[in-house]
Amino acid sequence: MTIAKADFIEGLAKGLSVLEAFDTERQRLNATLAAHRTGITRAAARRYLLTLAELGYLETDGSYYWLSARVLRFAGSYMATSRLPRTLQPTLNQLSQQTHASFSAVVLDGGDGVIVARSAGVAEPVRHLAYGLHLGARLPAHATSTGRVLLANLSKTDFAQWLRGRELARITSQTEVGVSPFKALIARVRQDDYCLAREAHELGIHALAVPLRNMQGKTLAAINVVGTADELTDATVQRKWLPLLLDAARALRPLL
Amino acid sequence: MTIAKADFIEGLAKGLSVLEAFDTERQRLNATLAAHRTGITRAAARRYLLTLAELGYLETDGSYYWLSARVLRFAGSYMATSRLPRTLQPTLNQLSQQTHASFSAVVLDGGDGVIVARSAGVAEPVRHLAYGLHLGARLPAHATSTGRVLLANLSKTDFAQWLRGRELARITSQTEVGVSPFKALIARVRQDDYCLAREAHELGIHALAVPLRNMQGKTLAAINVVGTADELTDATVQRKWLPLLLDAARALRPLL
DNA sequence: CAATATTGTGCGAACATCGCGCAATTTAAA
DNA sequence: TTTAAATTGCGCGATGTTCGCACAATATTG
Repeated sequence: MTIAKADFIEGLAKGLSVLEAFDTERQRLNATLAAHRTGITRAAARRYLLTLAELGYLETDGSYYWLSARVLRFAGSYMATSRLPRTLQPTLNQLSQQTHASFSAVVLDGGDGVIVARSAGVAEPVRHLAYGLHLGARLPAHATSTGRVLLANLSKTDFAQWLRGRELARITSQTEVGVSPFKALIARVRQDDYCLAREAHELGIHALAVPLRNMQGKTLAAINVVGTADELTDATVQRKWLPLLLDAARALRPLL
Repeated sequence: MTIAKADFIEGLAKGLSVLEAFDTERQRLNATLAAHRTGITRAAARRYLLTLAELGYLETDGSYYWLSARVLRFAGSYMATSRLPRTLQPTLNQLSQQTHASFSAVVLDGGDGVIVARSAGVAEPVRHLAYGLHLGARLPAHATSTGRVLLANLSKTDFAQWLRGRELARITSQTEVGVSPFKALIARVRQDDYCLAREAHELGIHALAVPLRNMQGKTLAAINVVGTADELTDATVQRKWLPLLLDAARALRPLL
């Protein structure tokens, strides 16, 4: 996994870390802030910011910098070329249409889940339900239904590796942050082959996820439905939502 | 606009050009192909590909490389932090819900329009209408309703600059590719303050766009509705779609 | 209006990146 | 299968880019 030192382009790694420094929390950065967040010197941060602005990835007023729409180019190429989102999007749209709820498809990237496809239910624009669940959004894996399903489908060693020295951040009062209970929770998900997360990521919001596997049995992603606690009761989960998701997963299987 | 040579990080520019080489046409690249597409040497391309893979932006089988979901990170940050898409998304959802049609919000980036927000109508998943209109998709400005509206709202000098030495590619048989007729077309859009593009981007598909301006009168984006020629007839455009878009634009104005 | 903190940037030193060129591997032809 | 040709993998010394210090310019505070 590690490559020869001579083959690693430092400038690219630093530049991308500067670009990644613009996240949900810090949307506007100057050289000092960027240096602080990336661990490079202020002089260097300035050069990287200037370069990124020159290339069109950042906009600037001269001292502060922020992301420009140009960064969507990568997402656009990914969405156009990657089979996974292209395959899943029609199914998600259909589910939304049919139920008026919101569905997401998520893959694991590092410690986070990443939304690679999504469809919004009709209720969504009105109440600001589950805010920030847009394409490319990164969600803490341990506190989401999809993340837990994906973790449960890692090999035991990969899961142990994932857990090693990781802090299970408390997102809401209901987030499981203890290592032992969390292990038990994942074991349960592995057994059930689905996960109902109750207010783990947002209070008042439940989510139900199932894995998406290909014909070789490899788990490629997870899909979930998000709704208020009222919408996702134990009864409706068993009667309605779980069969719906499992049917969708089964129908998608030969396409993955 | 140009920065000091010493402040420009060559390695970052080359690395990003390698990452941009993965587009809709070429989804899988090896060192030789990447070198060819970016104009750098094969040895260099190999180093950049290895670095990008090491950083997680690319996946590889050892010789070929392709984009990983990691690249959605930038789009996720942009979507979370940029006011424009956050402001427009609820309105687009509402329009879709109300009319069952598909709406997009587009900004100009270089020569292309970039979709920064979008809502799919119910019909979309079934017929593969206007394929590839996803978030971050880049569309040739001269061949789309939104692109033309944005071009018409540039200053005369900026528009002249945009046009200088540019080839107006023929996308469909209906795309206007002559410079003089195109100038006239943009002048007309400037006068009308909307644009109905008839099959300019896809045969059988029309699109109607209006500009989104803030209180200072600056055009920040364009929104459009996309549909079959049957759905967007001259009559329904005038009676239904144009008033709908203009109302939405007016309502959004104080929020931009 | 000092005094202090913060930010902008030139410069020589240091080291990361360059691409040539050969070896290894794959593909094609005989 | 063997040989030849084409393509790909990658080490190495030369070259040019990036480094961050340190000072100047500007902003902030008492």
